[in-house]
Amino acid sequence: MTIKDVAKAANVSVATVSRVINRLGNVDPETERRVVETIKRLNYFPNHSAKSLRTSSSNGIGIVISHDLDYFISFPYFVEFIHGMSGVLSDLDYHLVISTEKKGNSNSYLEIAAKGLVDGLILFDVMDGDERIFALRKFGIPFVVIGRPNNVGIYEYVDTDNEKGGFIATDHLFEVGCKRILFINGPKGHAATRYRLAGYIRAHKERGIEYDEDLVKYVEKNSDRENGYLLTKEALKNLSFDGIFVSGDFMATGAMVAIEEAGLKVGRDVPIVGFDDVPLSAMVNPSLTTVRQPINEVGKNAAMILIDMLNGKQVESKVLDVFLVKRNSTFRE
Amino acid sequence: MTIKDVAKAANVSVATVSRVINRLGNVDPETERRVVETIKRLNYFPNHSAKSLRTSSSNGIGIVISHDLDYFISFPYFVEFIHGMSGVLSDLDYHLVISTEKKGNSNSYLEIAAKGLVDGLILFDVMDGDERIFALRKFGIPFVVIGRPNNVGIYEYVDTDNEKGGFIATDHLFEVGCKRILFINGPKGHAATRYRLAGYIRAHKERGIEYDEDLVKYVEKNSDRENGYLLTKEALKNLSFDGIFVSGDFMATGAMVAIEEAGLKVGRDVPIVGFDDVPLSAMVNPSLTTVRQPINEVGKNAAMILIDMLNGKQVESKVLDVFLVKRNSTFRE
DNA sequence: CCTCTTTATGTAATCGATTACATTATAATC
DNA sequence: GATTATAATGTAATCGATTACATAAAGAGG
Repeated sequence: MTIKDVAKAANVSVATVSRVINRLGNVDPETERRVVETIKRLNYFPNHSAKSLRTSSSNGIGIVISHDLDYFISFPYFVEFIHGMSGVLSDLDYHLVISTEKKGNSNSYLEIAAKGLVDGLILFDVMDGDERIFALRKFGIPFVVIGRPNNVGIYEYVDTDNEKGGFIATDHLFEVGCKRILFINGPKGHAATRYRLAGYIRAHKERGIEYDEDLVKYVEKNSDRENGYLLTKEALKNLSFDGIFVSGDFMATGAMVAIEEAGLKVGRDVPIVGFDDVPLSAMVNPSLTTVRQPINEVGKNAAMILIDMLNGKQVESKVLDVFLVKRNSTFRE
Repeated sequence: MTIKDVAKAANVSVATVSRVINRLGNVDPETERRVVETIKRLNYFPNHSAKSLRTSSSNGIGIVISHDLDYFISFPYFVEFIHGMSGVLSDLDYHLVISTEKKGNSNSYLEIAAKGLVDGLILFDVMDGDERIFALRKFGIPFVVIGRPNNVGIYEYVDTDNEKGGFIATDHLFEVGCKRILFINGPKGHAATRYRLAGYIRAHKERGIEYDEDLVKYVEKNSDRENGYLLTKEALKNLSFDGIFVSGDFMATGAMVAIEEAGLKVGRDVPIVGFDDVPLSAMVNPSLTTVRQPINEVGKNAAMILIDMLNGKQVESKVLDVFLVKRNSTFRE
C-alpha cells in the first residue's frame, strides 16, 4: 500500500495525493474529498522512511538510557518525565526513541542522531565535565540538557531551581527550631548537588547563622535508601545536629530509619526534609516533608524547546520553580 | 556524509562499502581495511531511513502509552519493564519507539506499525475484549502482549503466574492464622484480576475452607492508595475479616492506613499481603509482605519473543514464576 | 595456454515519499 | 476576444541505502 496505489485508486497523480496529505492547498475540493476517502478506505499510512529520507527529518527525538540498572531504576521520576514529554510530542506529531547505551560503547547518543533516526536529543544524566556536550555541538546535533552541568552557555537546558529548593528546605528547618542542620547531599559532580548546597548556605547567611561545612555530607554514588541510612548512622556517631536536609527522598527514608534506631523521633526530635516528592514520600510514616519539582513540566518544556530548535526558532533555557510540601516529618508535635 | 562520499574517499564503489558495512564477504582484506578506516575517519553512519526504506525493516519496536496520567503513573513497574526490554534491544541493534495515544484517536499503535516506523509492537495494557488484537492480526503486524487477556491463542504473550501469586498470598495468610480473608482485587476486565482470584479460590479449596464471595471486592479503575483506603474503610463497616490480600502495593498501603485508623494493628491484628513489590513496599511501616513478579524478565522475554517473530522463528508464549516476599505486615508479633 | 570457477568489484534499478517545474484549464482584465 | 494571472494537476528527479546483475581479475585443471 503506497502513495501510488492511492493515486491510482483515486484517479489522480501521486503529487495530488501528497498535496492532500500535507495540506499544501491548490487542490480542488471535490478531488480532495475523493483522495481523503480513498486513503481512509485503503487504510493507507505514508511510509515513514520514505518521507524521512526525502525530507531529511525523522520527527523523532531521542533519549539514551544507561544500562546500569541501579542508576536507572533509582532515577526517581523517569515515568513522570517521559509522560511530560509525551504529551507535547504527540500533539506535534513527534515520537520518542529510546536507545540503550551499549556496553563499552558510549556514543549511542551520537549514533542515533548521526544516522538520522532522531532529529534531536534530550540528555538527562549529564554530569559536570561530560564530554558528550562538546561532541554534540561539534556535530551540530540539536539537544537539550535536563539540569545545569558546568559549561552553561554552550547548550540549552531545562532545570528546576535547586538553589531555591536547598534554601526553602533549610529555611523551613530553621523555622521549626533547628539550630544545626545536617545536610546529606547528592554525589559530587552533579549540578543539582552544587545548587542545593548554595541554597543551604544562603539560608544560613540570611539568618546570620554560621555555616559549618562539617555538617555537609555527600553520597558516593546512588542516592538510595541504603546510603541515606549509612550516612546518617555515621553522622550520629561524631556530629551534633538537630535536623536533617536530605537531597533525595529515597535517602531520606533511610535517614528516618537511622534516626529511629537511635531512639529519636523523626519530627519531634529530628525534623527531616527530603527532595523530589516521589510517591513514596506521602506514604511513609511519618510522611515526609520534601521539595517538589515539577518534573512533568520539565519534560514538557524540554520537548517544546527542542522542537522549537528543530524548527529554527529562537529558544531560551528555563529554570522551573520548586516548592515545599509540608508533611509530618517536620511537625514538632 | 553519505555512502557515496565514503566510496569516493576509499576509492571503491558504493557496493563495496555496503558489503563491508553489512559483512557480506567477498571483499579483499586490504580493501576492507581501507573502507573501515575511511568510515571511522569520516565519522560516517549509514542513514537509517534509506536503509529502512530499501530493506523494509526499521529495527524499531514500538510501545504506545496512554496519555491518561493517572493510569500511566500508577503503572507500577514501567521503568523496570523498559529496562528489561532495553538490554535485549540494544544487544540486537534494535531501538524502542514510544508513541503516545492521541486524544480521541485510539489507533496510534496501528499507525506506527503501518507506516513502517516499527516492525512490531509490545502491548502492555490490554484488557479483556480489547479489539486492538484483532486489528493487529488483520493487518499482519507482529506483536506480543504483556499479560493474558481473553482470546489467548490468537496472540503471543508474556505473563507472570498470577494464579500462583493469588494462591501463595492467600495461603500465606491462612498460614499465619487468618480465617476470613478480605480480597481487594484489581479492576474487573483485567486478566490478572481473574487469575489472582482463581489462586485465591484454590487456596481456600486446598485447605477445605469455604470460599465466601462477599469477601472479594474490586477496585473501579485505578489501583492506587486512595482506592485501597476507601475499599478497606467500606469493608470494615459491613464485613468481618481478619486478614487482607490486596492486589497491588499502592492499594495495600491505603488499606494499611484504613486498618490503623480503625485502631487495629497491621500484622498483629490484621495481616496484609500486597502484590507487585514496588520500591515503596520495603519502606513503609510495617514493611509489606507482597508477591514479587520478575518484571525485568517480562520485558526481556517480550523483546526476545518479538524479535524472534520478526526473524521468522517459531516462538512460544511464556508464563514467568512469582514468589512471596515476607515482611512485617504478616508478622504476628 | 585455453577453459572454467571463484573472487572482487562496479553499474544501475529500486524502495516510497516530496517537490521543482511544466502544463493545462479557468478566471480576470481591459 | 486577446492577454495575463491564477488554480489544478501531472511528470520526473531526488533523498541514501541495498542488491541483482554484469564484468574483470585471479586461480585451477587439464
